[in-house]
Amino acid sequence: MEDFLRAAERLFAEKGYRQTTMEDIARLAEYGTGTIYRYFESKEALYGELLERKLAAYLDHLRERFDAQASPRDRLRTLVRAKMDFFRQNREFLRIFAQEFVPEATSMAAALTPEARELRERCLTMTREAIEEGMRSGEFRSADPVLVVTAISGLTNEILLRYLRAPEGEHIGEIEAFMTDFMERGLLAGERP
Amino acid sequence: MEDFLRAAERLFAEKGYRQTTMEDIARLAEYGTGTIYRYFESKEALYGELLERKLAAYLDHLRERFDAQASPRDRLRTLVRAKMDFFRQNREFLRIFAQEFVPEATSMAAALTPEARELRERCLTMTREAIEEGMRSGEFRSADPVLVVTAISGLTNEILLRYLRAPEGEHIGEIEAFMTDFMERGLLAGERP
Amino acid sequence: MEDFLRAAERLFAEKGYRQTTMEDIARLAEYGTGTIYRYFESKEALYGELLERKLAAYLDHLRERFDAQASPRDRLRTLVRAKMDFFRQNREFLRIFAQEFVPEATSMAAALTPEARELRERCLTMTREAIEEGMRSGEFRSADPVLVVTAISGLTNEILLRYLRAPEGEHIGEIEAFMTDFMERGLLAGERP
Amino acid sequence: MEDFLRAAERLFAEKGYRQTTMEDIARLAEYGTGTIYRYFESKEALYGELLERKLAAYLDHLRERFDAQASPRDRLRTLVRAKMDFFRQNREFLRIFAQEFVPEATSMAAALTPEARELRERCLTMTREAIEEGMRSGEFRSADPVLVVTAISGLTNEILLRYLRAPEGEHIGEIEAFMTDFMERGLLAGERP
DNA sequence: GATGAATGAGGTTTCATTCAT
DNA sequence: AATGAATGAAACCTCATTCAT
Repeated sequence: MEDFLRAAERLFAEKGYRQTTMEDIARLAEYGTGTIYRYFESKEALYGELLERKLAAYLDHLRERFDAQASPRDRLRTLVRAKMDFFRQNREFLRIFAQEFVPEATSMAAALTPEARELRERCLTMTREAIEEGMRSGEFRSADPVLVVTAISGLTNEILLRYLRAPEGEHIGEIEAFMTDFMERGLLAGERP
Repeated sequence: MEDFLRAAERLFAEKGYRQTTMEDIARLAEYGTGTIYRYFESKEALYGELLERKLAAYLDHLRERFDAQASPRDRLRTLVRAKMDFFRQNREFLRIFAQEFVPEATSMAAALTPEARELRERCLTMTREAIEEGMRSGEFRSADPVLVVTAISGLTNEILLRYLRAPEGEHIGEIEAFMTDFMERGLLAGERP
Repeated sequence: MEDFLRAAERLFAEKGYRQTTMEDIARLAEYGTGTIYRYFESKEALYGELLERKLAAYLDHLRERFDAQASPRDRLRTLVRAKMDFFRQNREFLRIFAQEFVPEATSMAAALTPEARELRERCLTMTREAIEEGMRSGEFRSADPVLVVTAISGLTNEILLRYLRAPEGEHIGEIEAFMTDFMERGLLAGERP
Repeated sequence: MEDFLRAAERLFAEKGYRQTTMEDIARLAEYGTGTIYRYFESKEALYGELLERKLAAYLDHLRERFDAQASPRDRLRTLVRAKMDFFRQNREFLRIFAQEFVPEATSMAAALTPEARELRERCLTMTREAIEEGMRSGEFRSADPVLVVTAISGLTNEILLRYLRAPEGEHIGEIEAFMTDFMERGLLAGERP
């Protein structure tokens, strides 16, 4: 079962949901085609299960590193670093994630399960709350928090998509520093240069 | 032929490349299925042609508004406003565009033609050159220009995806102001707050 | 389309619904497999359409010969004769019909459409009304009309199934005479022998 | 082994032969799937064995109650009552039986074993001999005995199918009385009303 | 040029049967 | 003896593409 999820993750990320066949997945997992159906009701269910598991793992990953006591700015830094770490270990998933993470979007791949929606929402909420608190405390300047979250999501997703392809470990520190810096300049209260 | 491209744009954006059938396109264009093949070799060729035309139109749109004499900061503002304008008039295309605009990405829909790749590159180059010049002139702080372009692309794409769904004209000014401000704070040289 | 219905009728009757494949039907109809789906949404829809058409034809056939003015006894005779005629010209359908004609039964083949149910009901109603009227007029002895209809249906179906296999035209007169006589003796009022 | 036959009987009757999977049967019998194959060569063999056993039980049931000394009319009455009793205790089997009992029919489920054919034949023969003797003795009027047997089979099968669904014990006496009466009126010699 | 019926390769899914444990 | 995971042939269905009209 794990075998199928692993194979599916790799192939969905590489070729997309529709272009990946159940036979592809079975072959990569080194099983017969029919075997998948002992564990998953359908291709869509397999996709759903994959998304749920990954999103749950991502949410756990974020929560583990999250420090509710920290200042909003530090929380945001932590979230960026955690996102980066997670996707360095889950490079394949990033592509799927980026597609499914536009909250209002009907994915073009397959319908998200309610559980997956819920998880996606919670991931976004962590960032949004940090931002809202920062705005209340005056540390961040005022803006529509949803707009800010959207900007940050898009920015980080795209950079990760672009740079996580690079050979392991290259510039990673710089990239993270750039993202954090860019975001903070955009967010922190104070005079514009 | 225009009819087919228009129909294809709408359907690809709505349902995705794979879920859209040639019959769907023909029906929406009010032609017979076979007729498409008088103008396009294959579904993939139709998709490629669509992308090329739209990217060319987008590039034209950017160029028309672009003022090579303006300051880098103004050029960037102009590019953001132009992007926003273009996609307000081409809402459907935005979804396709966002998917195909990650430069290194193998598209999950169909292979991009070399011409489309070229056009995509040129769009990005306009922004990159403005940024590079701004850095040289000291107006912008120093950073990897590709990283900056990627951040800006992701940020604007995601916000547009999220907000262009909104009923025509709503908040558009504010959204554009937010994007410009956020980007400029991130880019302009000077002390961080 | 007619071709497919004809082929399906023959094969469903011969081998049953489940054992008949869409490829079988296409091959017998001398078309490619996919062609069927231009005319019928699914195998089940094809089966439903077949049943509806045939039941409608059967009902028409009965109605054409039916004489509402005739005595109940004559009406019954007519119905038996009409049934026999119809199934002599629709031998293949008889097998399907016999399976689907037990009114309360969930068919084991595929779900009947509401339209088909309606038609089946109307066929049975014609007989039931003749019987009820005969009972009211005293021509027939009293009994539960539904029980009587069921008995007559089973009796005639089974005989037709058994004898319509015989080479065309053999004994047909005798068989019909037997059925009519057997039923009338069972129904007509008066002393039992 | 009995467990499997019991489970199979129930499921074949409920859902039909093809819709019932070996896994269904094993699960209901509370064994592993593979275990069935210790006792039965194949699904078809299981079906055959089930039919043979049930038909043998039915034949035994008929024979036990059968009195060769009785008058043809009483023998027929006994056979009808016996049939009714048997299927009240074997409701599930009735559906299978009704399908397989048209003697000339190629079953649509699976091929009958020669043994099963033989048993089916013997059940029919008991009725046929009673009828033939009644005709010889003049108690019954003359007709093709096979036709008569077919009529009686169809009539009783259909009524049982229709009425044995009813809650246990309801109207059973009346239904039996109706069948017996209807048949006797059809068969007994003497003036028609 | 235009059509749309026809096609068949290829996808998803089912399930009788096998076999290592 | 018993198991149940694994299998793959075969079923249903989709749809890009062709071609006779």
